[in-house]
Amino acid sequence: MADVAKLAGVSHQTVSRVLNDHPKVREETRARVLHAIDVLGYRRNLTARALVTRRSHRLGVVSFDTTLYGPASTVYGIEQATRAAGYFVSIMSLRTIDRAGVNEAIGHLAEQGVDGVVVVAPQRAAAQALADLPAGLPAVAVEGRHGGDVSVVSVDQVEGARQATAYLLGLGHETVWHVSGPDDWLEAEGRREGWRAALSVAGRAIPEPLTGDWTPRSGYRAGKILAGRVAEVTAVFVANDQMALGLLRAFSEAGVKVPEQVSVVGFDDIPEAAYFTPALTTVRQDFGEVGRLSIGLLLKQIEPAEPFGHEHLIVPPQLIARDSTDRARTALLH
Amino acid sequence: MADVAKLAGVSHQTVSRVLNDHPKVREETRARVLHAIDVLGYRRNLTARALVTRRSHRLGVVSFDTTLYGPASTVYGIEQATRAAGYFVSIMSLRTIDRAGVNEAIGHLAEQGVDGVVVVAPQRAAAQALADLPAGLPAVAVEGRHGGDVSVVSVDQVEGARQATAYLLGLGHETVWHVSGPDDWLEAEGRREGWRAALSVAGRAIPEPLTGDWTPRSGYRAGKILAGRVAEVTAVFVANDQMALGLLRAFSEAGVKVPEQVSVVGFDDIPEAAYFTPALTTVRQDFGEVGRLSIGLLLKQIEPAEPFGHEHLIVPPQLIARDSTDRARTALLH
DNA sequence: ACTCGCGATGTTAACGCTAACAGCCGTGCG
DNA sequence: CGCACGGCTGTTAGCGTTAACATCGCGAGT
Repeated sequence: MADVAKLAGVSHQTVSRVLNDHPKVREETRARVLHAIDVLGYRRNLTARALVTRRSHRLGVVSFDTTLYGPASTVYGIEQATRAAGYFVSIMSLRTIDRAGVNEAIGHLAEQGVDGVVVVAPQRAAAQALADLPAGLPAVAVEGRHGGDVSVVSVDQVEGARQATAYLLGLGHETVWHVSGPDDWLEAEGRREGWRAALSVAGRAIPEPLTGDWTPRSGYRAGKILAGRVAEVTAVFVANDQMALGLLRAFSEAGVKVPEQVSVVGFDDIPEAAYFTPALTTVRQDFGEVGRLSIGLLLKQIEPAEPFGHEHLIVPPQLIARDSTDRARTALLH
Repeated sequence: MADVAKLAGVSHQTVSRVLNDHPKVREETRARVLHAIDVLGYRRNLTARALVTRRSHRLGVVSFDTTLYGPASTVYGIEQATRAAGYFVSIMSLRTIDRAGVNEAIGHLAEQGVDGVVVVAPQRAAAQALADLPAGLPAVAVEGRHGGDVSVVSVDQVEGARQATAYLLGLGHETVWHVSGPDDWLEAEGRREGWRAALSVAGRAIPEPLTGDWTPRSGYRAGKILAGRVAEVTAVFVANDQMALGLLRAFSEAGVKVPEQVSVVGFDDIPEAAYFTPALTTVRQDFGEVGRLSIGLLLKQIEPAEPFGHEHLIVPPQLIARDSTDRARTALLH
């Protein structure tokens, strides 16, 4: 910066002013400085800037297994929204989730000087970790649970599951079976809850849900079990598309026709879902919107224009009807 | 830090020494300092540290659409390897790839003070951008092309495609058709090349390849076309699993049996592949290894123990045989 | 003509840390 | 007994930037 100043014949402070678009710089001076910057190929040192301004313009993201479609999409949405706001992203992708691990990750990010963190915290343990944040660190939880003083953005899992279940009932199915995600995932809990609520409201029997771990393999196992009870099972709501894929495969092997004998609904709308055999009816989540909203909430804490309270924003999901759902065989028999 | 020093009754420099595991600190002093740190909940400011040491311990990653399985897995592998080495990761995920965009991203990361960058550069344009790196910035290209003075780590796409094609020929197929990825992707080019080479070596006819864009939709379109020529088509090598899914769907709709009439091989081994109907034979890439190797190469540049040259490391892929491949119908007729 | 105000620029002092050097004390050796 | 040396700690000076205040010149208002 000193070199630029010397070449332009001004003080380093004037160079700084040009760099920061300070209004009170003469047009001609500005041009001279810009020219000098260009000639020398100067790039400012944002580390030094961060030290004095106490703003790194970097946000931290803590996530879990960014190989999975949901987390990957969420992180991508967050990343895009962050850059649109003129910030950068530092990421920590955890291999296992536990309270201590999440806390440690947040601590490292805080040490690194991020201005705030987004915790993509779909598990109960991660959500709890937000209780003991470093003091004064702005934070937003994505898919976390509301409670305490943390802002939260989440897709309305309960509503999505309710829609899926109600849709199946609307097709004439007597009841709907459920393959759930792991117990410690909040999303699994929300989807189970919505499914149960829809059945309750309609006054239908609530079958014992099966539990998987989001993988196709676990869906396959559940499918094997349900295929053996095809007399009573006419509709299944599966908590994500990957498990639904496994279930479709198990059904196909067992000769159970979808949707003729059993209707299946998934959750997520992964890019592959429309090309499953049959094309999967599922519930789409708008991850881009989740990213935008969470960054919006975070920046509101970082750059508070007005006093803010902690909010809980909810993004509505959308049912995408395809070919894996149909009128129940039992309904047709009547 | 001053507060900690005061509480522990030492100078700030001694606190710094404790933090940096300097050997010449008395055990008792160290304990006193650590206690003071604990009491005050002090966290060091890595920004200030970076300013003076000229090392941020942060690496930059430039990638394209981290929603896709390949890039997402690569970035995940890089992230894990980076953390294992005691570094942090700043990420820039580009929505579109062009030389200027990649350069700009690298420039931003350099300004942010990263110690080096990994460019996940599967497109030709991205690979070219590495030609004009900011001077002195350590860099590694993943899936890029060797050339110029940049270290590269890549999966041997040519070999993977060769294996897949040779496997099909070994099953008795007269030739193998190909659904390729987009022209501007180096991976697509490599896979096309390997397929072509395997056919050449065996002295077989080389059909005109179809071109897709990695999406299931484009694979579906290719499948529709190939299903119409089922008399001549008995084996297809598809450049990725998602397109293979679309192709399987098109075949299923057209009543073409896989593998009885046509054998299909994909590429990537996405988690869903084993649960396609039929389970997809495919080529697995070890993304974790790619991540580890690229970080290794990068750190060798950042912390040079000995003079280093730019290397090109190649990770071997692995064919995973499943149920979508079988002896050719034509072979059975003989 | 003299001040006042404001636009444009310069000067100085941090930001929180580490490197480099300085100093002090006790031990061992000539 | 003096001195060198090494272990341990303290002091000082930056790293590259921005904030805050100082300065200077010029046009407007009285």
